Amino acid sequence: MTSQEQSLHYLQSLGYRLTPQRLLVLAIVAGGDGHMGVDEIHRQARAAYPYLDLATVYRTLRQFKQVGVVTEVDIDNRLHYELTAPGEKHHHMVCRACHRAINLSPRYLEQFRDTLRQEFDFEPDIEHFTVSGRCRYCRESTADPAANAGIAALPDDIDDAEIH
Amino acid sequence: MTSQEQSLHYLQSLGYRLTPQRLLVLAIVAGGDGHMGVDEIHRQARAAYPYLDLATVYRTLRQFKQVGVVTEVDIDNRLHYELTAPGEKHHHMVCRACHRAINLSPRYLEQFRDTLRQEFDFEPDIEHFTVSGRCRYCRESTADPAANAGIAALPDDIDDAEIH
DNA sequence: TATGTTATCGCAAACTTTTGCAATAACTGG
DNA sequence: CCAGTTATTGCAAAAGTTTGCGATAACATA
Repeated sequence: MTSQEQSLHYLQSLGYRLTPQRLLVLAIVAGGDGHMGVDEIHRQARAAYPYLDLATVYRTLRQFKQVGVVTEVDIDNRLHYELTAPGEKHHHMVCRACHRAINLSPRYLEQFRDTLRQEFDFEPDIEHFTVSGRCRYCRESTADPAANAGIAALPDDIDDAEIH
Repeated sequence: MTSQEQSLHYLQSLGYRLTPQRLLVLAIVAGGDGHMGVDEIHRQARAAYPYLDLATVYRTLRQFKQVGVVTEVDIDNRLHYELTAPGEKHHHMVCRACHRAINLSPRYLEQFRDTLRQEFDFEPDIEHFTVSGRCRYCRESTADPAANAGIAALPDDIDDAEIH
């Protein structure tokens, strides 16, 4: 039994129904390498099953995510999904310039999670986590003015002479 | 000179133009207590300036954020903004059940940022950071089945006997 | 296998956010 | 203070995502 079939039976055991649409979406996400955009999943799915609606794709993926079968990654304000690999779980660093997604081992977040639990009794959702920023390649190459933006750039005190 | 006026002159020094729309949006965000939804900002703004378009509000807030004047908080998939308080910068923990937003001191993320810089040469955007999860109140009260969802709930091995 | 229950689907419409474009208004230098 | 430059605006439309609803199909029970 493949791990996809396992996932499906697992879904079924949770009360979800096994529909051709779900089989299809899962197969496509499993077939792609790495994260896929919703539109791409929908396009591939429609090739096999033309009536499958985009709303169904969204709903299906949201459910898969809720159950942990897929992982959602926000890349440039668009939802992407990849199969959750139980053995090799990871987080993502997404570059805001080139939109590359770099994997990040969970151990980097464990201490952070423990602190939030202990100090605030807050249970963070960090089965998966996305942090945006600038990757090593874009840090070197671009001299983007937005790069150093953010509050850090705001001077604490503005000289009145400059104003007006 | 109020800190709002400072912000405005600062914007001007960066090449941004001082328009009544920007003054208005800034005044409203500064007037509200804590984070405000875009629609609420728009509604209040239109009371004073009926032609102000929603697109302008979005654009204005995005720019304010880029420059560090306001902080963006994603609450339940909707954008919210609050004035960036230079002295008391903070991150947010947003409860996925009640949507409460709890402030988090920056020191909790400093070590994480340093690690990402050193090990991956990745500069994370953590002037502001939002982590979702379940707050202390919702952890006690609700017995939400989705609460314990996520990959952690997926058994590593499913007994074949249960399947079928 | 037939029947009832209800999760799921497709469709259409809503909602949130972004973008293109021509007209306008804010700043600049004279 | 005036004219030129160009950032910004309002409007309309697109893009991405979610939601309501009646019809359908998946599962459970007998």
